[in-house]
Amino acid sequence: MTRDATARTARDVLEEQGVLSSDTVGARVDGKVYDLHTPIPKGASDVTPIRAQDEDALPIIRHSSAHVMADAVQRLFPGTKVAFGPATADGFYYDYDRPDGTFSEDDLRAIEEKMAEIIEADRPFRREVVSRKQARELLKSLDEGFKLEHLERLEDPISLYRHGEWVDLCEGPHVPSTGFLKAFKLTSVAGAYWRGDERNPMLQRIYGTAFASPKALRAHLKQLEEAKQRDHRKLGKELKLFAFHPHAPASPFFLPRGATIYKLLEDYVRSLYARYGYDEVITPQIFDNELFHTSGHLPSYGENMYMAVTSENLENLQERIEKELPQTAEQWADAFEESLRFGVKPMNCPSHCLIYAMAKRSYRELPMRMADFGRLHRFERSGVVQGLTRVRTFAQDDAHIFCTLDQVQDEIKSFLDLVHDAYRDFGFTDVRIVIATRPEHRLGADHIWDQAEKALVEAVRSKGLPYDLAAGEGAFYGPKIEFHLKDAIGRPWQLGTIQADFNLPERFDLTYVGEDNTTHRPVLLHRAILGSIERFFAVLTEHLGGAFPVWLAPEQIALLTVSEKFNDYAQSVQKQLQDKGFRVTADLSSDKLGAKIRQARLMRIPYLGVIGQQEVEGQGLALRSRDENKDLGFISLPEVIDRLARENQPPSATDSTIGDSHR
RNA sequence: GCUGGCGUAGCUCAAUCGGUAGAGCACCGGUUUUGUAAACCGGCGGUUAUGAGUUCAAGUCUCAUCGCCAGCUCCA
Repeated sequence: MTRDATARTARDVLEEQGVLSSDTVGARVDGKVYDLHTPIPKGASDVTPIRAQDEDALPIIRHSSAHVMADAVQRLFPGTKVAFGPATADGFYYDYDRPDGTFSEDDLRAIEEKMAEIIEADRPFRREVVSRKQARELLKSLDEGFKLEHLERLEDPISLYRHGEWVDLCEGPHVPSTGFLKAFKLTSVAGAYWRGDERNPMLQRIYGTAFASPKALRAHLKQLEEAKQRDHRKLGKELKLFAFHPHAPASPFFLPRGATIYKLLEDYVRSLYARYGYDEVITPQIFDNELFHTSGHLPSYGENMYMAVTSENLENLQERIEKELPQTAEQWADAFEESLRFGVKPMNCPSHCLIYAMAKRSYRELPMRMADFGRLHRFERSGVVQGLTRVRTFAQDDAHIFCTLDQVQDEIKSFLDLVHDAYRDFGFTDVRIVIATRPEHRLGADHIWDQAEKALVEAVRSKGLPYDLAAGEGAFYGPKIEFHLKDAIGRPWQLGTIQADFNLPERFDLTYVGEDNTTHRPVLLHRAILGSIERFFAVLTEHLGGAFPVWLAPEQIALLTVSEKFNDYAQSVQKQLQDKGFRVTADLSSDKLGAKIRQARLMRIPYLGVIGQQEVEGQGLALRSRDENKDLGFISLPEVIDRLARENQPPSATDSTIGDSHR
């Protein structure tokens, strides 16, 4: 032990201040988190307690839980080695190398029981600062190879943490003793590569979560349950929005109801395009690979591309091989390249560059905003696909803006307006802007990067918008602005983006003639608002819990007859509403009204129009609102039409505070 | 791709130790004519994902393939 007997601990200070309570798990000392028994710097001035309920306490509780879990695992499964075990955003994990197999659900329950014993024993956590040599010897004696490897990457001081007999190479901090862990649960087990590198051996990772109290843990588990209920894959099936088939893995089928929403999303974006000066184009699906060589996709994105082959291509290849069998890998690659000429586009930018280059361009044409909902295909590895959020075929609300360097800032400002209008229309209000700057490996001269980054930052600043910098996270061809938003249950998503690109204009040798009658290179801005329509569909479905507003609902109103006697009237109302452009269904079955309402509510239809004797006589509907979840009483047909018409448009169409910034 | 789990009727799920594949909903036919979250009766529906194997006997055990789920790696 190197502990300085004269040094004071956070516990000493808090005790003197009279603020040490029994639920104090650590302390914040001049901004840095310490555990109670660790000596703090001599000049420390600001020492405040961290109590179990505080937000700051969670990482401490969780990290300590990870230690207790590792202790339990090594007691139950001798010979198991430990790797990393940190706290995460909503829990903790520890990675293990278990020589005799993997962990099962039953094992998790057994580990939980053993953890409860360790917690019951209330062993204090102790920190020790040791020399590198001491640490090395200890880890060697424990035969902890992963920890030994990690030790060599650590900088001094090296610290160990013990509770009971269990010891771990660890920076801390930890709760005072195991008894402080009041609520934990092991949630799942999964494989994870050592140091997160797929070339390394795979370890067994056990995930868990921990909270200050059983109540908080229950709330968290309930939240997970809620997320499950909103899962777009579940809702997509229940609401008949989309489906998958094994014959087209990771490629969605949009069913009529889902396709209606999909088209409405596109139409909504088109309405923005009209307002913001974009022109839509339609481009081919399959190209001569020459294009993807020019764009650089084949060399740098080829692994994700589908190739398109004709039987003639294959015959040519066969003939060539029969004539002379290639001897080297190079000759094989050559034979393939020459015979298999086509690729399916994974992105729209190359074809937009082709359109740009189809004519001699003047500065008068810029900025040229070219939009495309073209279908893209990207081969994704089997393990990464997920519902609609990661698919192999999708479309983006994609556009490329060709402009001069001077125009970049105005284009970005205008796009910021566009994006915020759009997100507000869908009910996303929590939007965060991240500016990702030049990465280490990049194309283009530094003065161009300076200019581009400055344009992005100034555009965001001039709008008075807060942003975060992600240094080094930009694309290799240019910096980007990312839009991160949170959905109704707080999960973050990155949807829209705008990126400056100096690379493609170069590769395609794009030019325009300037005012000075000389040739210039345009800048290319890649941008998407919703991102992939498929992914946005998923996020929106989960955000709304499947309850699409009138302007997006596949069925806006369902007419429910009280008895079949009123079917004629229902059909006439349906026709009248359809003639006005509304999406209306009529339930003319012999079910009782209660059953029809249940059915329609399960499908999250915004309005139900009940039709009985009174409604026929009064020429109206007994309207029931999904969102108010109540019977609104009799409403005449013209009033119903007014009401639907009012709601049949995005909020920005009626809310004067949206969209003004640009007009 | 890797690790683990899963795959039974259109959907949600049963099927004890390896011993005759079943229910509800949906669908079809009939009865009922209904006033705000499930009327009643009857019927149809299966090569248990696919293909091999073990066994007297396989939904159940083994192997392979495909797909799905969680995580890792990679990404809109």
